[in-house]
Amino acid sequence: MSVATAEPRPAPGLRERKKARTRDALVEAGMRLFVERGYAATTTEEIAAHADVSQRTFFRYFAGKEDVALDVHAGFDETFYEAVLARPPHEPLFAVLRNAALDDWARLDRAQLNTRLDLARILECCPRLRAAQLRYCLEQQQRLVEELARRRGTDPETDLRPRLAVAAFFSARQTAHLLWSRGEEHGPDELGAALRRCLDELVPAVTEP
Amino acid sequence: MSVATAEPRPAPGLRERKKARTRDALVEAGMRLFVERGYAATTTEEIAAHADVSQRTFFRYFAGKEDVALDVHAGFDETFYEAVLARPPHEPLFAVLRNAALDDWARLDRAQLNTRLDLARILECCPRLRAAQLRYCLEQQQRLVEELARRRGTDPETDLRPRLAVAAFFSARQTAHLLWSRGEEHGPDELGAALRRCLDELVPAVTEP
DNA sequence: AAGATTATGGCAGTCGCTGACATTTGGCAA
DNA sequence: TTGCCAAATGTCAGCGACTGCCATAATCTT
Repeated sequence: MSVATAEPRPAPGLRERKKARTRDALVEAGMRLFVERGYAATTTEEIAAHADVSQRTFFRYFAGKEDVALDVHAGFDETFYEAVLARPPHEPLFAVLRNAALDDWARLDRAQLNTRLDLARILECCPRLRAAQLRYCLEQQQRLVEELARRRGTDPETDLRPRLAVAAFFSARQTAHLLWSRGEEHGPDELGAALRRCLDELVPAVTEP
Repeated sequence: MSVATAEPRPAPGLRERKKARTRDALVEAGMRLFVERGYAATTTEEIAAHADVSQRTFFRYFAGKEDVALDVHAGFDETFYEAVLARPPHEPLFAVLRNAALDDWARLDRAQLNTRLDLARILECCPRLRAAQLRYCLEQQQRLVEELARRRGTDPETDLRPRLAVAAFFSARQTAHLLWSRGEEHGPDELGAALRRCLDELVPAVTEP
């Protein structure tokens, strides 16, 4: 209610800032080690050591080793979700997702692109981590389903279309990422092309005679 | 080439039969314990003990605790895959998957249905296991993609439609299973209805204006 | 500056999982 | 049957992920 409750933006206090720095340090150290020597070959103790904390503290910031990589993934999902919220209100179901994905892609800078590629490579060669990511995506889907249902004014438990559209969209987007990371070139244009191709071929793929 | 090479069906020898029995015992013990006391609360040593083998032997049959549950899942996927192979050769992409799923469902007996429900319940309350299952499904998809591409006479790396159709199908089927296991009634009719509903709503969900 | 909170470290312990080595068991031929 | 080979199993030691417990140190409050 009060005006001054203030989100933790301006001066969250020393403690909060320190926590944020520790968390960032852990993610950075983790990703660097994952890229350098592989996910499986990196221990949680090493990650903690590189961030100058104990292993015990590592597990106070992350529920598991997987969550370090998933944290990066979460950042990308956040910008996508915002892109969805920014789409015009009466756009058709699947178009919202398709266009939001392209909007989100258009804002990618080089650094984010490289991080995505790192993540894709780590995911590809570690089954356990890939499994964790798939589950994480399932959680993300729920948020989108609710938003899409809200736009249509329907109950997502009764009206299945938001759920089905989101699920189909995720699988197509995942296919696009797979093509891109497996391909020869890894520039932003190639990612955009893969996205368009997969999203636009999805409908014919399920409707063709 | 030879006629008598013989699949391991008639008399696989005592050794093979014993191995099969041990494997079955492990799966049975594992599933029973998972249902009774939960996946997380069941240790691999307990499973091994209930099957009268050492823990080390357990890990010679299964790469991980997850694989016990996934083994059951694999059985279901097998019958579905056979149903796909049995569909007429020139059926449209998505129709092959849809109809195969319904064919497969039509052959379900009560025991299999109960096992599916057990599995669904175990999966639902254990994030790690759910993650493993999602990854496993991803592997299964590859097999289907290749079969569908073979039918069309295309290369699955170039022609994306088989891959996209399979991915969309899996997400719809998964939604159906979710609805069914969360629903009130868990008879075969409810599962069939959920399947039909999800598969038939998928196309409108991605094409609606 | 004292006291209440909260973050951190250290330690012991459980569990999933693996490599190495010895032992047993089934398959097969002499 | 006997004896040999290969495969299956058990035992043991050990690593790494992860957690609970308690003491300590850093921040926040008044």
